[in-house]
Amino acid sequence: MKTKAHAHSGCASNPTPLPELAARLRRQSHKVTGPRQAILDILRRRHGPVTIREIFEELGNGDCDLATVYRSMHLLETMRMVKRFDFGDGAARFELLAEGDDGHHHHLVCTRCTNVVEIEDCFPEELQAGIARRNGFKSVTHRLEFFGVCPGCQ
Amino acid sequence: MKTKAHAHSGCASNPTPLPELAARLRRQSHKVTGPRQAILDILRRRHGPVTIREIFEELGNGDCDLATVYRSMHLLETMRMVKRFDFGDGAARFELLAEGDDGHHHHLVCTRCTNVVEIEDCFPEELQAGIARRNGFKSVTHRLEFFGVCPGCQ
DNA sequence: GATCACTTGCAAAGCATTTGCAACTGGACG
DNA sequence: CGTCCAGTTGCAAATGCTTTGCAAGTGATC
Repeated sequence: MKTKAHAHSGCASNPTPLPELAARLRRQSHKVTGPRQAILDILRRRHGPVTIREIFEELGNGDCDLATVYRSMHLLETMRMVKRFDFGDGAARFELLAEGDDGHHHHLVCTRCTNVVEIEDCFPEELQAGIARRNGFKSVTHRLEFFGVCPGCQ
Repeated sequence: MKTKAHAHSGCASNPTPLPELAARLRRQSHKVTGPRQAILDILRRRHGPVTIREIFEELGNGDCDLATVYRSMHLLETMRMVKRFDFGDGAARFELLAEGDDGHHHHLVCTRCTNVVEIEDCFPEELQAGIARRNGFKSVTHRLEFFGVCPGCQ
């Protein structure tokens, strides 16, 4: 098993301590409730993008309501504690963000088994600046995901 | 007004003739029906990405059923007469494809007014090849869209 | 320990999209 | 040209993800 900081598909090596995450909530005057802690606990030990449904199922079926997971993710997103990704399959995915991290990065998704690898590369800055300038746009960003067939599925 | 072949946001200069599109349907033994012609007619004069809802509303409200538009777009997609795009707002968008064109290109979308500009640039091939190789993936493609604030909205 | 704004659970509602089914219709064939 | 049938359509109901209204519950503060 690798020991890199950014692990692939779901096994982070040194997750942010839960109390630290709770502190971030409190600092912005939001309550540290059971459901929120449970959700953060799932997110912190899973660096890969997670579905709301996956979170909900990983919570014991009585811990909290599906609606609460949706509301929590929305809160965490506006607090920038979590980043939303869209693989185009109709289900939002989320990743916990380190403090101050804007979480901008991309994924390589297997179209057969849905396995996900995090990618370091990004769309070249100069190219993007050119696109923005040529079209007179400001504050340009991009959404970029790669799709292919992973080694195991070939 | 520009006279380029690939016009921006919804005004193509020389659309493919409708009979030619009908012929493509017939050639793959699909029926050339009223709804399909009406839908193709809307698509052929609008090169920018169109929503199913937009197509449905542009059809006089009695021409055909919403479900038929969905079914038609699905058919056209599998026939590769149309390409699906996803701007992450929960509504699929479609563009008519020229014969033999795989339609791979990207857009710059205004986050204020939803105006769309087609982009010529693409993610660099060598970079993508490197990503595929390093992770052992085959048949890698990407989904890429740019977002920013257009000149009119700044 | 009382208080109150913030949270939660539950159920219903919203959207985009899909599907079952019976009625309908291109277009191939005679 | 009329028949015929697989392919199409309209309609309504269902699906899947996500949001919301509302009354009951609960952290955090004093």
